[in-house]
Amino acid sequence: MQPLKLYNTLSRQKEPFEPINSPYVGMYVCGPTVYNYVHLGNVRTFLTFDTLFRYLTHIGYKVRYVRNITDVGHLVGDGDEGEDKIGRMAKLEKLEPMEIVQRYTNDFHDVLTTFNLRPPSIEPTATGHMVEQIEAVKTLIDKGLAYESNGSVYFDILKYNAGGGNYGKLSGRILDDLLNETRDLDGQSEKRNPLDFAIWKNASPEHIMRWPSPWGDGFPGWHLECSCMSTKYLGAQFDIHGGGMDLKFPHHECEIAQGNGLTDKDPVRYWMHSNMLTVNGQKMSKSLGNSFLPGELFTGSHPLLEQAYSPMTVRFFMLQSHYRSTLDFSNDALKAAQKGYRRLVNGLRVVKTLTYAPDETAQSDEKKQAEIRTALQGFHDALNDDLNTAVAIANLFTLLKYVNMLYMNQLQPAGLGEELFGQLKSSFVDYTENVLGLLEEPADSQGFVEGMLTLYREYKEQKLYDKVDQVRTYFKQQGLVIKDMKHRIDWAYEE
RNA sequence: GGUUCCGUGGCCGAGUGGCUAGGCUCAGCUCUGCAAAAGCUGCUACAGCGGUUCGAAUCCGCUCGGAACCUCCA
Repeated sequence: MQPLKLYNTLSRQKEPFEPINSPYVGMYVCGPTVYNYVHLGNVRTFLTFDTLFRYLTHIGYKVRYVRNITDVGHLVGDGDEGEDKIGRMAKLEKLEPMEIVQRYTNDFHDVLTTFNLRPPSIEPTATGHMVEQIEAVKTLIDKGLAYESNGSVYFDILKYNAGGGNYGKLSGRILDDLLNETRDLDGQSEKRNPLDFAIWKNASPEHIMRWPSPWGDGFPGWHLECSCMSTKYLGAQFDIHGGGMDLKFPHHECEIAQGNGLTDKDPVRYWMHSNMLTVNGQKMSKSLGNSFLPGELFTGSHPLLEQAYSPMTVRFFMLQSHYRSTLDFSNDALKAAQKGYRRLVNGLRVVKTLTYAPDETAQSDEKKQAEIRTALQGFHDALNDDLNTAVAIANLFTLLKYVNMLYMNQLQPAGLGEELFGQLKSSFVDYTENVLGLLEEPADSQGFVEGMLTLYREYKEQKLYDKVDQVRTYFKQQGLVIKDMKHRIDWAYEE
């Protein structure tokens, strides 16, 4: 197996993946701010890292996957003067902030479960790490990298860079350019420099979410929580940090600065960013009003949707593109994905029923064996190449072809040999279900379906073709089709 | 304005110098009571213009078009 390569945003190239402490891997992904429902764009990012989590595990790494919940400190609007997002929703809905947090955390979990994402190893919250954050602020002040101003504390970018830091290295920004281009925002007077960012904010009297601190009542800055929680659970330096492309600047840039400030080490070895989900070429976002809620998708209730699409259809759709490319969301693309997914999952149903039958007379088919071996290896090669799920799926479809041929009696198991047959069977299931996380979405009334199928066989036996056609119509109404083959009769999901 | 990225066949979408994915659609064939399913066959593209090279979708330049970030956002 060739070594895994991952694209590192820091170096802007694919690098061989070498964990600090193999076989252990530490991975941190920025989770959601739980002030609203997650939309499909958010799901794409978490799906990307779910796939990475699954694949790393698949190839033998012991992964500690930390994904946080931001439940305080993320402000509304520009600069550092906006309201806290959670606090704002709490006021609007006349609820406790923690009720807001709980509601949208539940939604987040429900949605990810629906899409068959595995839960992280640790899911820490910002409010649960107040002590750590206050300690971090103290440390940064002690080291001269942060200063207090009116009960707030800011990270001093110029000091950081003067001391050898390189603010801007992740996003490719030049400090001087940033200084020149920064717009004038309210409340900048507290800062020595407009680029300085808050690590602790003074709470105004009407602010609900507040904690006592050496600088008065306040709350932590958004960027700080990730630095504190990632290093607490993964160490001062860890392997992988992931998130959406739109977090690269300033959020992740600030994390690097804080991490270096706190521990004198670059906190992260491999920075990975997943690209945006677009709608008609534009980023899906709440502010543009073009975002889909998963629920709207499953019911087809969004005005832009022509029909409902299932969770696995969407998962398949997203995996068919590379995580670093933008992916455009359209009905045509979704419909095509639905058919592809159903064909794959029909193969999944079928492959489990295949059994090996020795046959001395069977010809060993070298060409087919070679193609199967190439595809089995190709699946891994693709994922090793910066998690190229699109090519991995292409290889899976090659395997699917052989699964179908075996099932249809167009190819005899003995033609492949027992070992390769077994490998094809087990790998097809493992790749589909465990690595790509694509599962069968069972029909509602599967027991009844089997009964109808028995009836179909009887009608067919008696050549009662009118009845036969009626049963077919019934199946079609259930979104199923009858596969009437020479050697057996079965059903499948309609594609 | 600055930084970065993208423009692939009817649609979606991989692919960083030669071996030219895959899915969907369409046409034909095999099989079938008729279908469906499955397999097979066919359609073969790289925004435009120049350049480098024996050879370019892939490297360089320009033009046109689109996007992301620079401000909260996965």
